[in-house]
Amino acid sequence: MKKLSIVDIANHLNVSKTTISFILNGRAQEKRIGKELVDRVQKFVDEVGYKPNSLAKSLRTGKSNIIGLMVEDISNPFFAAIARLIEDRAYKNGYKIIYCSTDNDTSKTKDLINMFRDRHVDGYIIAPPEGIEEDISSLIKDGMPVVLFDRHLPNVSTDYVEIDNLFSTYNATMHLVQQGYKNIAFVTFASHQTQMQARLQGYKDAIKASGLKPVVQEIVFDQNEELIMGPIATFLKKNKNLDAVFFGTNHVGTCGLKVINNLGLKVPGDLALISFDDYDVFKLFSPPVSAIAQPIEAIADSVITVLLNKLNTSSQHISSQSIVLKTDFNIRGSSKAK
Amino acid sequence: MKKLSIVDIANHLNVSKTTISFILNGRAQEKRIGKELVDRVQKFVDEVGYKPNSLAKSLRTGKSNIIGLMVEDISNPFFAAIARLIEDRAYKNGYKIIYCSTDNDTSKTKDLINMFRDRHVDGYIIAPPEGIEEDISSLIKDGMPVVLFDRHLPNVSTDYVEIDNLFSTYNATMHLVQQGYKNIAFVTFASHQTQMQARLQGYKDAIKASGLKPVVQEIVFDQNEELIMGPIATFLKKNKNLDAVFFGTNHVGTCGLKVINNLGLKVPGDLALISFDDYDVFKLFSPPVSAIAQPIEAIADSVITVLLNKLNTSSQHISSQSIVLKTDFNIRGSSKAK
DNA sequence: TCTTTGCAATAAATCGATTTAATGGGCATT
DNA sequence: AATGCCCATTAAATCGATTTATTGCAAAGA
Repeated sequence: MKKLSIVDIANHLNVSKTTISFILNGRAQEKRIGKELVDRVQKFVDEVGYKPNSLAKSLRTGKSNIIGLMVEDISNPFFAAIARLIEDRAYKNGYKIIYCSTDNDTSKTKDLINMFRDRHVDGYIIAPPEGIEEDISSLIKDGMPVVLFDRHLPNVSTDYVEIDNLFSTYNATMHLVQQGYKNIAFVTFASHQTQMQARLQGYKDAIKASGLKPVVQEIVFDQNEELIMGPIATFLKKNKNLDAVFFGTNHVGTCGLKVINNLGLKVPGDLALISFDDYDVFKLFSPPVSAIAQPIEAIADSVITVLLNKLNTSSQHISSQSIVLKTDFNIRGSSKAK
Repeated sequence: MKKLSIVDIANHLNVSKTTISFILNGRAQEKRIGKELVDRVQKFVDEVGYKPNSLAKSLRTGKSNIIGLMVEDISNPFFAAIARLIEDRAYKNGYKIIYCSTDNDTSKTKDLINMFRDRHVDGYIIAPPEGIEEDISSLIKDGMPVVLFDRHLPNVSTDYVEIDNLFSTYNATMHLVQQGYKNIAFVTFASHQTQMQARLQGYKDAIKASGLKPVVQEIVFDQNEELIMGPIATFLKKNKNLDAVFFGTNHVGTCGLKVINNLGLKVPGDLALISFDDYDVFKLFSPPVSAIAQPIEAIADSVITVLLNKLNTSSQHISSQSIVLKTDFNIRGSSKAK
């Protein structure tokens, strides 16, 4: 039993396919199609379970009802959670999601954008890597709805959703200072991305305001965890005077914990810890690690709301909007008793 | 600058679009198209960066080069990792992935299957929930390539990839027994899925073979972690005599660790632990938790290999194949010193 | 010279929808 | 009676590709 097409339906009911199309697209009233005929068509369509071929539909209308979602790494719990929520919201609004991981790799991301374009996605949700400004601009210039999240591109005016990175690290660093820590290091990925720069700046501002000396260690990102843990271990071994470490992302934080475990350091006895992003690992570490929790639901909600807005209002008049959300600082573990 | 179509190319070169199509699909030689013309077309196509409209192509050919991937929950690290690897492998073979989470919800899964059908995906990779037998059978009956993974459906003959669940839990349970534990509980999700049943059976077999008494606690799955932790807490409080607990999945395991942390139990002093699935949380818990690690790369590789095979050989003659992979048992933490 | 064969390229059909423009019949107006 | 208008429906064009069937021409064979 092969799939029915609109022609089959039309033939079977001795009606033109135009009429069928109008009825199925809710334009029966507008086109003044007889109520009795509408019912007859509707009944038969339901009966045989006819569904229009979405490819043909997309080809004709130019709309695919698909949203392209590009995250840094779908296996990172932060992005996985976001993706999951966006997926849910999108489905509820009749959109499907195609997603993929950029690995922060510019050329891979370019390919993926082309792939999405190719597939005629209706809108884009992107956590952009560096060096992708032109491609994003080109998308926007061509009228594609684009929403960035987690970070933005300073020279591209788009809608974006992110969190208050600078205040988050500033605040958390200050917390350490107030607890009496004097040698606080910031370990992060080497990156020019806005969110990473803001986090670093928040740390630096707090340290400066407290009259302390900043100690920053930048790690080069790599798929291979060993290559992340190595430099962290070297850094920790070289700086024995540290009494606190602030990790800039959940990934650095997780690797950092592994290093600390390997080295047999005590937390927070030898070292107090804070990580950006919250994560089961931080809750379950002994003692639990304080963390800056991103409002995942709010991020997902904002992203999808902004995008759906752009999709529904074809008006180009609305200038781009940026949403900055607050984070939660989850303080854990025994307080310092120095 | 709107997008070019094949007609634009044809007009610009004063050649028929048929010829363009043949050349672009590598059928120039077969169709004996002049080498000089081929070069001219190729050059122009490269120059303007023309890419055929994939929707139109799919509509005509019936192939979409998209694979539908349905996991239980994309935010579960196990599935996220698998998805990630499958995505990579698929891209390398010219296929894109659409994925989504079933939540083990039968009716949601039915909808998703319909959505995939609707979108004309070329093949399906599914971690099937219970009660979906008919829909899967119907897919197969219609000649769609389907590969199941993580579990299979006993009454449906499909290709599937899974691990040796029964042996894995048997083996790990035996390890506990050999270390002298006498009261070993198995905490798992209430589920009739093959992998969960096999894991349970492996535990039971080992307990029986050792002359011990099985203690099984089944938890009803829920999105809300509190509703998982509650029953685990109740269970642990009621069974103070336990000296070891075996968690049936990473999710139960993680929730279990949270409960244990909340209750202030010492591991492995008060309680020895093993969990199915490996995960950063287990490595970083103090002391680290032993875990059964699934061979994620091998699973992803097998799944995609089997599916690509089915996609490329249209022959229906090959009966379905099932692949069962071995797991690793990562023993961690101090040995029992009872 | 007339037919056959081979070659190189193309016209037209097709996939399955949406959308624009057209149709024919009934009724009211002048 | 001729014209215009409304109504309900439909024929045909369109989206952008692939694929089948066809064409015109030159060379070869009868």
